[in-house]
Amino acid sequence: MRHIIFKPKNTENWSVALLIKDGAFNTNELRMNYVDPLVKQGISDEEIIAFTLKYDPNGKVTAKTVKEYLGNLLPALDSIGVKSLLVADGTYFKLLTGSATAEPHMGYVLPCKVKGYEHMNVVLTLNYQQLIYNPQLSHKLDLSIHTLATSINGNYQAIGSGIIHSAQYPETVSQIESALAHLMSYPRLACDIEAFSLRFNDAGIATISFAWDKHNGIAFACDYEPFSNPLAVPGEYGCYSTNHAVRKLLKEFFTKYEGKLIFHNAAYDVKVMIATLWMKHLLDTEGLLKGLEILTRRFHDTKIIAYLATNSTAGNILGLKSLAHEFAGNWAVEVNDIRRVPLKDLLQYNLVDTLSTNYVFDKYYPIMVQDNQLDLYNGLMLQSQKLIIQIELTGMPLSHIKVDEVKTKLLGIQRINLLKINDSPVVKMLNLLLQDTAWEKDYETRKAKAKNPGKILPKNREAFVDMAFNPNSGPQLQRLLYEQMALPVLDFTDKKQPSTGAETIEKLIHHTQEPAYKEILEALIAYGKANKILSTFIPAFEAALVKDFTGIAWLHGSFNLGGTVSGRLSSSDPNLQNIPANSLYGKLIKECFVSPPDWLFAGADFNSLEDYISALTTKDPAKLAVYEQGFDGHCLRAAYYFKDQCPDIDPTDPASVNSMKKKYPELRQESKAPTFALTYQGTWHTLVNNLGFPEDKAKSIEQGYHDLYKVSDDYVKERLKQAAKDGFVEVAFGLRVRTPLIKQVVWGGKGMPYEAAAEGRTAGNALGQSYGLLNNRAAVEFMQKVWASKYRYDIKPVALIHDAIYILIRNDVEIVEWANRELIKSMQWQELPEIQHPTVKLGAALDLFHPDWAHATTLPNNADRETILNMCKP
DNA sequence: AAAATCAGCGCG
DNA sequence: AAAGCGCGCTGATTTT
Repeated sequence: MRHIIFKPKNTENWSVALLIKDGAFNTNELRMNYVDPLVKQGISDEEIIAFTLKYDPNGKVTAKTVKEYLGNLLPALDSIGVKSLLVADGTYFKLLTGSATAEPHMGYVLPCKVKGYEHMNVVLTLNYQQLIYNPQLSHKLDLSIHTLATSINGNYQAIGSGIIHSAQYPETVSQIESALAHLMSYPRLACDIEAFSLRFNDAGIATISFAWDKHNGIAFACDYEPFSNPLAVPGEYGCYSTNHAVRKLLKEFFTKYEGKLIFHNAAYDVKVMIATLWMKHLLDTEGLLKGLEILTRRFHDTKIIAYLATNSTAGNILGLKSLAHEFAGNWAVEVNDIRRVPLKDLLQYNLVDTLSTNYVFDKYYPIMVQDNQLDLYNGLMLQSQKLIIQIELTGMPLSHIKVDEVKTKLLGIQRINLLKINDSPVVKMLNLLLQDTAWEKDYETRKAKAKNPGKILPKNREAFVDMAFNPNSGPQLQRLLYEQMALPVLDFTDKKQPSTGAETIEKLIHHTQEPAYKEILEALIAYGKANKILSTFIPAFEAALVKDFTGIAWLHGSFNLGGTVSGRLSSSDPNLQNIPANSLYGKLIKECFVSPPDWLFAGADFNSLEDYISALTTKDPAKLAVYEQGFDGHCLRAAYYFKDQCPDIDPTDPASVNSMKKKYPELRQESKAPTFALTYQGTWHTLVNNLGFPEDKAKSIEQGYHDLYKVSDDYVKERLKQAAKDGFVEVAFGLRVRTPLIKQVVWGGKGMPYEAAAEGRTAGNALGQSYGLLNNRAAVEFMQKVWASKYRYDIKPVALIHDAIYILIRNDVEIVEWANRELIKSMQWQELPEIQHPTVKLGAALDLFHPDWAHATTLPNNADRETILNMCKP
């Protein structure tokens, strides 16, 4: 236990104690980050003392350690008169205050809950060391200092109190009608709904709120009907009851309202409102587009605004509650089921949400403008959000029958391999040991919990005979591989545990001569692959919606704008961007996605988008040469990596280089894996560790790679050097990626910390990946053409997967011809200045999936109807 | 019983 | 000394 005092004095009395990790115990830093700011707010530095907090050897801290340490610390603090604790650690804060969470209590003063010390106040603060990694957190530090200072000075107000200046909660239909009429006059309204489910098909509009600024608004119920009898359902206060009258008013309101609507993540609220107010049934494209047009005519999205204003390699937190925390405080714990919330409370939560939305708008919009992100926001981002709403409402077409078949097949594979595993003597042996362990552990834990450990007896050993090896368990696999089978430990996890993943097991197959062991290892891999599909994908597919009698199930996921550093979309619930494609069961899974009756499921991938982008943006002759002079990329790299082994090849002559395909096929093949590693800033270490190359070979390949691609290396280096100066890089479409860490180092300097290098890799990665925005742009442009055409109900977007666009086209050759021409044209767009080139052109081709995603017919660009018909003949 | 963490793995 | 990245999801295990 160490301490620091900040101003010598005669008495041994301090009223404020700062508690912080040992590693951060630096007088100057503490003074700068905590003491001086407190002094500025009227707290005397004579009153402040700092103490270290104890951690476990692994750098973390368990509840046990905290309790032990507090047992010593609190009496010491009490003896010197401490009344207020400023705690820079979440775990200690939780134990001191008895709260389950730390973060949401930032900005609040909590009483100490430890017995005998209830007279102390506890305020959570940040460890200043975090600011190096994410300077945007500094507002939290400010908030905590302000909280402590006001609590001592007697003018503390909990954050969030007093934010509602005026609120109306109209109840009857006519009250709601006149409230909505009144709203017409506001040029801007934040809007938010509370719903019964996260799924749009059974969400409904429970309540809705509108707010014209961050202090004033209204909220009222729609489909939430409060129980008149409080005992109707225990624990619930209301139910879902379709309110036709209010829905009608809402629909009219949205249709007539001419101001701007502000949502926080429009993809959810607008999606639910369209499904609830406009769509007659789940396949009603006409209703969908009508609602979409109306609700996205003029709208803002504060999630996108906050993303553009803060996007950084340090990660993005874009939840409304986090973004508005310092304004609204910890106002409503996550509500899982709104039926469990009384209407009065629910309406107030809903209102605070819209007030917060306005707060976030006011706070981040100017930053977004200041940082030159406005054009990107008004253009590509808002338009993408609109498109995403149609995509999410449409879903991807699945065959339930096929899903069942695949499931049965994989269950069979899983079972066979599990039998092989369980039949082996070594696993049978392990089972006995696992049973012993479980038996012992049970005995130990019961003894540990008991008041009278001496009286506890071990259970009957028989009680554990059912305990059997689980191939999904990492620790059990460790025992099997490294204890029972005594195989060498080749790889370690991040936490330095022996790895048990498929890649490691694959290597282990070559480290044993025992055929029986090889067989078990192969069975483990096979089991794992089947299990992955059965646990991750099949359940999601089975939950898909059946909307009519065509036998098609529709798989609806979310596509999230702002989900990535690079501007790419992410996808969730379920993730539609990681559906198996080219792996072992890719084909099988893709057979589940089918063309619905009268429709064609289709999709277009950009031709190796990242390669083209890298060549175009860096203008690296070696990369451009592949497209300009017809070099085979793999041959070219092989010629550089292995120049000693192919002295007859002239690396400047395309014909000579390409002859390697026949002359040195093994060199060409061998070049692929290291290229993959090196492309993303891997080093010779990576080649040694991942590919098992000897050091000298790894080094010479690394050298060859960097000789070949010197220009693009320099380009990336230059961009990162600039990032170190500016604190950000501008990637595709001007998207800003902030790089707080590398701003603080001399880029490429000797003492550059590991973390800064990692951030450099992240930023470099984002640079390339950000051109995935071309995919969004193409899809937006294409769908705008569709919406304006006579085919608006005949072409539907269903998914965006990084560099591919998936759609449904009504099965009509005229429409297919049009879609092929227009979609590809949009994907060929190349107007960004940094990617323009006279001859090297981006491209794509449309695949028709018939009968399913695993069976593609690729249409030539601009194919005419006859060609299309001929290609589609059975 | 619920939350948090870790390992592992699907995609690009 | 450390050395591809970034997404999201599941199951096992640990912690509270």
